[in-house]
Amino acid sequence: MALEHAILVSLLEKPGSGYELARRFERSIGYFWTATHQQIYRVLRRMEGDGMLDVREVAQRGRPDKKEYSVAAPGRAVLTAWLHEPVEPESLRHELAVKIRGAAFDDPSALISEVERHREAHGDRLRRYLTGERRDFTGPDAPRPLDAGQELQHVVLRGGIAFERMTIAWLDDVLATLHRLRAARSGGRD
Amino acid sequence: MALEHAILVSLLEKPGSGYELARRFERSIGYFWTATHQQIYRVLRRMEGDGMLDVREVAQRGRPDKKEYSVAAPGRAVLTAWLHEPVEPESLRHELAVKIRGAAFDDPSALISEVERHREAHGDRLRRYLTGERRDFTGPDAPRPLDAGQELQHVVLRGGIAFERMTIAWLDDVLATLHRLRAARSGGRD
DNA sequence: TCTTTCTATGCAACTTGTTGCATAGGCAAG
DNA sequence: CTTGCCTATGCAACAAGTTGCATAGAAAGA
Repeated sequence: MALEHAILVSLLEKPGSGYELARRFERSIGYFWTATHQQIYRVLRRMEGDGMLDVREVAQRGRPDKKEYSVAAPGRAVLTAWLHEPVEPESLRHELAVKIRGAAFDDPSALISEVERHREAHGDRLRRYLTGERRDFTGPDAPRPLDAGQELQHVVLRGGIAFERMTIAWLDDVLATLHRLRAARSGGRD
Repeated sequence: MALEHAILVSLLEKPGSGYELARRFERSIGYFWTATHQQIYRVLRRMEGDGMLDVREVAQRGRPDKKEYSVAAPGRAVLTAWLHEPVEPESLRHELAVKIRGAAFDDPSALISEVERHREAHGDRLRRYLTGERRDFTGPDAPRPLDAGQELQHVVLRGGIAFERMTIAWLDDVLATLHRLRAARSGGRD
């Protein structure tokens, strides 16, 4: 269960509420793991019940109270144990690729606008990542020198950036292919 | 439910049994979607019950009989409908990245062998993909010119290749970072 | 004042995916 | 003739993830 481990890492980086974790999973942690707030709340409760986390009720001004979670010793032990055991190299799961192969049984050019939409979304994500990189790691306001934790966060972010760049280049390849197929079909020549 | 759609695409490319599909999901379809045989058998039965698939009992020599599935008209309609509706751009899920960020709370250099193992696995996968590409698309035995279906299969494979290359380059970046952190820690200087 | 938005947490029902096990015929090696 | 491997299919139990809905305080704007 990797969500559990992602939560432990995030709470070690900074304690926070379920709501805050959910927002982190849309941002930094979201480079490599996603989760909905329902999933997060449920796992937090289970982890608290298992003694991995401590909770503290925090009263706030101008907002509802929140429960701030932090990692207890057993939680840290669970994370350490997991860090020392191997995980399987993962494979891609990409719905759009299923569609592209499926397009052979439909009109391939009907996919063009869908692929363009994905290209836009990945372009947006890349811009967000690059902004975050400048803010936290390479810009003038970034701490220097970076500590080990920041170096590791940076190399993970570089992975997210590389993934988005690769995906954008591939989607351009896909678009060129779809346009070529459309031209071949309408032009008559192969 | 994308597994359903991946199965429809695969069976349109070529009818086959659950066992054969499971093997395709370890190979070509596996570039972008994975599934275990249990999951495949269950979904096949459900799809057959829904009238999306036809089944044919095939007796074999020297092997157990098999059930060969093929796509029925309603299944094709389901696929077409799905191809015409948008899907959400997906995000990465990468356990190893969780570990890398978690390493800040443990000994980062303990991760080196794990990352090297992943690098090897991705290198193997890249070699398999490149072999398949030569065999089916770019080598002297490949059909020429390629038809639309083959062009689309090729562009999806190029995506798999690009993903593996990107991942390998990133893992090299990760390894360099881990080595740098180890040197900084043991050398005393930052 | 009313609606919308943001913060904050949660339940219930459902779907999807994983793990472990079981069965069974045929083949090949020892 | 036994052990292990490959083809082939499946059940049962469980874990993980999604979807839809509900609640509630406070702020902001119309």
